Amino acid sequence: MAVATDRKQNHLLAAIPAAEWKRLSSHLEPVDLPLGHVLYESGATMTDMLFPTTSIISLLYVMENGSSAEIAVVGNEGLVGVSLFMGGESTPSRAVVQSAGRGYKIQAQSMKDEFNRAGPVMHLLLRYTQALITQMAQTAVCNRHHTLDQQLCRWLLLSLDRLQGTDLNMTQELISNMLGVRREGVTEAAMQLQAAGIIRYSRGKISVLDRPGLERRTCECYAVVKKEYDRLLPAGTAT
Amino acid sequence: MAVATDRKQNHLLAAIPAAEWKRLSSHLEPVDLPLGHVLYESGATMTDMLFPTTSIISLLYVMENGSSAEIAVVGNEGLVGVSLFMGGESTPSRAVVQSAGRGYKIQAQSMKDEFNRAGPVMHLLLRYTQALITQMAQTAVCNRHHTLDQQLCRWLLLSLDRLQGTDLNMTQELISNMLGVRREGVTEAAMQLQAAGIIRYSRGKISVLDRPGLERRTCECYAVVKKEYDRLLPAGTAT
DNA sequence: TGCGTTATGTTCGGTAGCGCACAGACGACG
DNA sequence: CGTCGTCTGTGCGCTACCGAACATAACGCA
Repeated sequence: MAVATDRKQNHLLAAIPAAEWKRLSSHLEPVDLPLGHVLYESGATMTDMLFPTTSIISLLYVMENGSSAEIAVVGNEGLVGVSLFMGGESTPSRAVVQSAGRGYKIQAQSMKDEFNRAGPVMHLLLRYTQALITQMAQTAVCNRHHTLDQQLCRWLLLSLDRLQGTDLNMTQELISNMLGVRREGVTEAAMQLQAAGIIRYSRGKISVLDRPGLERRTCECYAVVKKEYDRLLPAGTAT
Repeated sequence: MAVATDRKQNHLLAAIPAAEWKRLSSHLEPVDLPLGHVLYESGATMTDMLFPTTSIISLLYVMENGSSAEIAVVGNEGLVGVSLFMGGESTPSRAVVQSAGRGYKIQAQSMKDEFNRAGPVMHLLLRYTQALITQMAQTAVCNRHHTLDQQLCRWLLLSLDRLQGTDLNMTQELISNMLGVRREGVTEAAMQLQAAGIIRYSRGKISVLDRPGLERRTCECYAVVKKEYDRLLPAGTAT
């Protein structure tokens, strides 16, 4: 029972109707996701999908010269591995645990079977995928036009939305890798936010003190993505 | 007969098996797409999908302040309107004709009906969508890390791949809007390419003289996207 | 043939972010 | 309690790109 409610911490799992849930639930397996763990390497064939509950996963592209850029972020609102049911079995990006926590994985085949029934689960997954597409598109726009400060705010908000509470566990170095910028740039931007009383941080611990303040400082990209997730996906059943 | 082969200029249409084609083909309607025509406005409900044949369509996001950035480009290899079958009915981006030409449109409902049969057409469309996702993701990366010169090369190559021949019809102003940069920046980059003997251009007409030269100058992003399209989609039946 | 429009080229100062080198500073752990 | 590694702060010169204002050049149409 405790396990069952726990699974529902992932909003997609929570939205699966009873009949389908009966088929799927036995295939779900809890996993522990330590910070930095690589779930999935660029171009590799996926063997299973992951539904994060208390963790956050970054999808990022690593360039030939080693620098990287985040493409999208996935938390308890979504799943990692859309290319499995989209038909490609792989994608040219890497999935890394950005915030340690837990989740549920399921064998690729079990999920594909359910998907191919073309029922409510399929439509749910496709709608999630469209939300993910919006996030990627907006990331492209944001990378083109907005300042590091704005992007940091957006990124903090996206992370915050995917966790409970107001604290984040991540160093500036890690953030800089995700945003694809210099670590020093993150330091400067973070200092400004701290000076403004919006966040407090120290050695990898960030506390958000004034969330509305973040929202005021970020670019329109955050709101566009948020709105699209809210529109496309079942109301975020907290817990 | 002439009409039938014409439709097959779009690779997705060409890849639809006979049985499904029989159902769909009568719903296809040829359309003329003049430069700059807005097929679809951000947030609007889609009424039909488009399969370009000799045109190129840009998906772009227009910011509150009026500047814009291209998210992806669609030509005879794809279709405009994936959100229809993904379930969202709309997306927060605009679709604009970037290179005049023709295409085939189909009523939203006809295509959705076919999609919901969960047969080969569905899988084809989903694979295309995954390729499109890769293009968007790579656009984000490219915007973050690569120079204007490299991006211009990438963009020319993507456009070239979606048309026959080696000539493009587009002003530097238009290109700058797509890339989300200053027009003057495009001028400078284009001058360099011309000086290097790679392109020749004048008042909105660009001739690519040395395609391998472009490929040498562009960033890895072009190859990543190209490879993924080739992998996911039926071999590009020329004609 | 001339005129207006549209496309392209040039210049200039300003700035965001980079790469690098190094300096403090906090905390974990022996 | 000291030491070491990790995390954060600072200063420097440099480059790519921006924004704006303006100069030239091609074409299209009267």
